[in-house]
Amino acid sequence: MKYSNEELTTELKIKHIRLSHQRVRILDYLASQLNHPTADQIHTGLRKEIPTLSKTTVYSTLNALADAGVVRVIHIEGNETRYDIRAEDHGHFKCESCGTIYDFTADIDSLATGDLKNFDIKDRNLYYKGTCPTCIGEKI
Amino acid sequence: MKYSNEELTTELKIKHIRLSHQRVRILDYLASQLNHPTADQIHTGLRKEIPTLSKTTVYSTLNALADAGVVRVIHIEGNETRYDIRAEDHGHFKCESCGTIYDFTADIDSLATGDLKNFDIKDRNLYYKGTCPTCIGEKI
DNA sequence: GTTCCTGCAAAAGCTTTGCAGAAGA
DNA sequence: TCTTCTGCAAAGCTTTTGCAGGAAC
Repeated sequence: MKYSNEELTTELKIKHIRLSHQRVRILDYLASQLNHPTADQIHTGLRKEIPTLSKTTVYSTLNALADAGVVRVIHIEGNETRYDIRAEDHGHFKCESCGTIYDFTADIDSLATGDLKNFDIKDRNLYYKGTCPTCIGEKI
Repeated sequence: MKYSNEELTTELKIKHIRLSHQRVRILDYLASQLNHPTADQIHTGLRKEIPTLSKTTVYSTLNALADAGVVRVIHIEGNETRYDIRAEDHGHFKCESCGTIYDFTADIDSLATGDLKNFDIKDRNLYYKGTCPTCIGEKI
């Protein structure tokens, strides 16, 4: 969600989260890839530079960072948890043909939701599924 | 999603899905409960009347019905898959305190999503999380 | 010196698969 | 009769937990 160093360090101090070598790398990976990786993809991707990195650490890091609001958890598909570090409000579109996940801007806050008048909304997620232009083109 | 008998039987015939005794009961359960049960909850709930019902059947039925577009799959939380049979477009709010899932009306179609101009959107899901009024009241 | 983190191994939980017998069309 | 469905057992996956050693502050 946010990755400015100031906000980040402040938020982490409050939650008593230490920025170990592994955690910095996981954050860097998320910030550089922007393709909503799964825990497994992060693990595989980072093993090249950190051969000893364990999946346990990847999971515990992602859970801690999600808890602190530093990363966003994506559950667009039930059998896979993905992670995102983008700040702005946006939706996620998953192409059912190629599996790619696209970000799209959407003003979710402007949605009329009168039913939720007295609800305290902390997190909003918008998930679309279908076929992306590339895959539509290949079908013709 | 839809549960008018005409549409239902038509849709099922196209997909070669047979309406066995077990499947009718699962559909009835979804239509009567409307509380977005998990596969496990459906299984437990129906075992009273159908003691031999297996989880395999529940899963295969739900997959078949979701595939046919008869039920809607809800992935608001990663570790649980829930099912819904309501027709109208609506979002889901999960209270992080009591776990209850509330439906709310939301005109998702009206959302401006210029980024997805050439995308074929087949499914739209809106998930909110936070605290419901009941739990907010209890905290005070 | 505390507190938190890492990583191995094991466990837990949900969902799928293989298969033989049963049921539906 | 042919196709699909059921339910048992087993397997497959992702994620969590327990714990001892190590690192951070």
